[in-house]
Amino acid sequence: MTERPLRPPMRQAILDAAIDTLARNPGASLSEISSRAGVGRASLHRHFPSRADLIAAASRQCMDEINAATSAALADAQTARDRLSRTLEAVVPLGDRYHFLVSEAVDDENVRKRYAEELDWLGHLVDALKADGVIAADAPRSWAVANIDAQVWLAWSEVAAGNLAPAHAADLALRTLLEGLGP
Amino acid sequence: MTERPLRPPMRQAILDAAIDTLARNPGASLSEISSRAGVGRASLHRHFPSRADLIAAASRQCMDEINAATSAALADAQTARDRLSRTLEAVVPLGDRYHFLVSEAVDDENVRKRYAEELDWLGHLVDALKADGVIAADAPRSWAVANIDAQVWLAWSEVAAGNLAPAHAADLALRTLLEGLGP
DNA sequence: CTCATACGAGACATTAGTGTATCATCATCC
DNA sequence: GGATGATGATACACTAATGTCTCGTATGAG
Repeated sequence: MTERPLRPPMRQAILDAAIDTLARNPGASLSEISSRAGVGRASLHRHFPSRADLIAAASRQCMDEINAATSAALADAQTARDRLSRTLEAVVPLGDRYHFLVSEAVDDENVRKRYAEELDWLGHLVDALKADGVIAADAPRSWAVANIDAQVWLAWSEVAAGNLAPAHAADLALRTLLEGLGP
Repeated sequence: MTERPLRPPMRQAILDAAIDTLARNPGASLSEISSRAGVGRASLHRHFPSRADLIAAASRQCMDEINAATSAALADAQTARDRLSRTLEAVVPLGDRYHFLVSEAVDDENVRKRYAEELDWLGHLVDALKADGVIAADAPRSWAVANIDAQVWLAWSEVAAGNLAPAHAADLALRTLLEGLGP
């Protein structure tokens, strides 16, 4: 029995509702978000004074979750192929978080910087995959990176739609990438 | 020399501006659209009384363009693989049109019906590709269809971003699909 | 040339979303 | 039990977008 507060932390509930709602509909109103979170709109404004504040905080939340999941998954990955595989397994279940970052144009400088680092990391992974002969040397880097992004979102969508099991989806995404971009 | 009117038909200019603007930013205002079309906002309302009317008309326009391009491209396609290849070549340059249909939630019943038919056609193409052994028999149908959709949008994005030439992009998309979903 | 039509510009009312402030209520802490 | 603090509900002002209307102007047809 951990000593968690009896009332669920409201801030977290609002952030979760915001990510969930805005990932589906970037134009959703604050009323929609607050009611989905089960709180009044005034309380939302107490924790996040403006809409921009809420979106920035939600972006940081998404970034933190994704970083935590990937760094844990990458702990014992040896080859570049392993890193790709582990990354997909870790990120596909967070596909809504990931999509939120892509769809919301964040004006928070810090978030933008961390997102750019993430993309850069993916680019290096692609380079390593090429060096290992896992994907074709003549595949344009931007094409490979864009495909990884797309397969993550695709796999998550299929899971969310109930068409595939999470593990199966990540597997299909990995296979599609390895074969589709392969030499 | 066809007997085209000297002034470009305004209705068409508005539709083009709407598709172009809304594909990039679904929340764009009617002012943005009308000024991009080079017309007054009042004129926009003369042709399309409400925002919903404009979006419905733009959706029909996109559907018509895509249908025209694909039916022409499919005229002499023999195998299922040919049909996929021709479809990609025809639709990738219309990627913004395609994306508009996906991103705007159209409430026009007619448009929704035609879009469903389009998806259904893709499903049958996937079945034919499986029967021909071009793609794996155990690839989930929804996965294959979603991948075709995604590769079209991906290829167009890369072209629009200036990263790839149109022909190259369509080729990469075809290759990624055939190998990625292959047996 | 004259008329009809369509246009751009601008004024206007209406609506939806946002952000602030107030107040009563309820749980928690002392 | 009483004080403190967070919450929900509500009211309010402000803004942006939407849709309607009018008017002066230009363009093309007759």
